[in-house]
Amino acid sequence: MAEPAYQRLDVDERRAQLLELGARLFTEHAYDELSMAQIAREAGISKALLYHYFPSKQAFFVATLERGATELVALTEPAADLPPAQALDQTLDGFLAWIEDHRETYLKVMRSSTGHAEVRELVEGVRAETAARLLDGLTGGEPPPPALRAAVRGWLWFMDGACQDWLEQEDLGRDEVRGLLLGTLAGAITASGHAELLAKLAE
Amino acid sequence: MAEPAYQRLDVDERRAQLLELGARLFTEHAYDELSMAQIAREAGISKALLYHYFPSKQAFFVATLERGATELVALTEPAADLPPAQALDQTLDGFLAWIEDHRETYLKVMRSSTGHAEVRELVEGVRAETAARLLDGLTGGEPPPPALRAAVRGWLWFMDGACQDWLEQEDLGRDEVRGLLLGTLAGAITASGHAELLAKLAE
DNA sequence: GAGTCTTGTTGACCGGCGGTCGACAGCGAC
DNA sequence: GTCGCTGTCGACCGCCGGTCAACAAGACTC
Repeated sequence: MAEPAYQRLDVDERRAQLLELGARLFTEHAYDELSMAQIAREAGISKALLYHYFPSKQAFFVATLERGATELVALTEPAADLPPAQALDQTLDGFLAWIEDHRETYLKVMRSSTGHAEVRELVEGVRAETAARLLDGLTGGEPPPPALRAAVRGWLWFMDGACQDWLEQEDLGRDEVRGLLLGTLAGAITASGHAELLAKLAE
Repeated sequence: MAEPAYQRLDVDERRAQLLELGARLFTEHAYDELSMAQIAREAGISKALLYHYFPSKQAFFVATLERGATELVALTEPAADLPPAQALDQTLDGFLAWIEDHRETYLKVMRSSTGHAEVRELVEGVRAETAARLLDGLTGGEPPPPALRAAVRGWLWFMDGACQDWLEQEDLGRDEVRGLLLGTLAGAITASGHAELLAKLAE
């Protein structure tokens, strides 16, 4: 006989398994389409165990995204003290590369039919951090003028819009997208009335 | 005695009352924070009656947004056969005016659009229609080159990002935002490698 | 005013959801 | 072998979105 009724796993192993499964399921189905019971069944465990590892469905969902988010933030974090132009280059390269490697995840997050505040805050958080970095590089730490701030924030939205088009239509090269993004940033800064700052991005 | 157990209302009246209440509640609380039972209680009716008027919670939610959406689409629809430059002017003016008048609704939609497929489709629908109109004006009906299409689609995102910044920070004038939007569109078109089309927007 | 018809309205009900809890069982220590 | 730690489970809870047959408000007849 023997045949244990269930397989006992190490905490970290189990956690990792659940996160991986969750990441897969949540890119295949919308948040509301998945119940915790389904997820547990899929993982071959009981619902209670799933709740033993994650305090709520939301928390579980966010946790499945967090690895990607921290990875993305790390990838777009430029080496310290680089001049603004190179820092921007690095950030953009990191961003586009990550997106190309995680097409489905990126699109899913952008469209997330799951929507709860947490995801929005995650996305907005990344945008806010990137904007702060960019503005810092442009103004040298001074608080930015309103129009410039709006231009940069808008540009970060532009980035997501253009990237979605890129991934969905598949008729543009990464370099073209890069050029479009950089050129539009220059255009937005100019339109905000601070063309003099462009010199910093051309260094 | 007498005192009827409930007040009987005309269908249209009841429907209008529910839509108005829903619009108010949904701008005050998040979708998931409201249950249909709560909404019904608030309206002084039974949950079943709410379901008699709207087939589902999602449908009710979308219906509360739809009046605003159709209003917005109508407001941004330029008079037929206007030259591209003036059509764009009209669209932009209509858009910014509506946003200023419906601050809370706009922010609510932008923030929940990540959340529910229906809302996202509503927003994406408006964007797609606007993009098509804009591209039509630029290319004269020809299918747009990929880079230009991506630039326009990205710009529509830029618009929403910049508008959110505008509404949240309240330190910019509407004309400044208008200038930022127009200038950035020019920058994006230039960056897409189709600067020659700018002439059409300067007429 | 009694009867009747239409239809706006309701209370009771359902399956399933997210979430909880006490008890069970796999396994290393001794 | 048995004991203790803890990973694991089945059973349960309150509430949610959604359904349904039946009731009653009020206009219309005679």
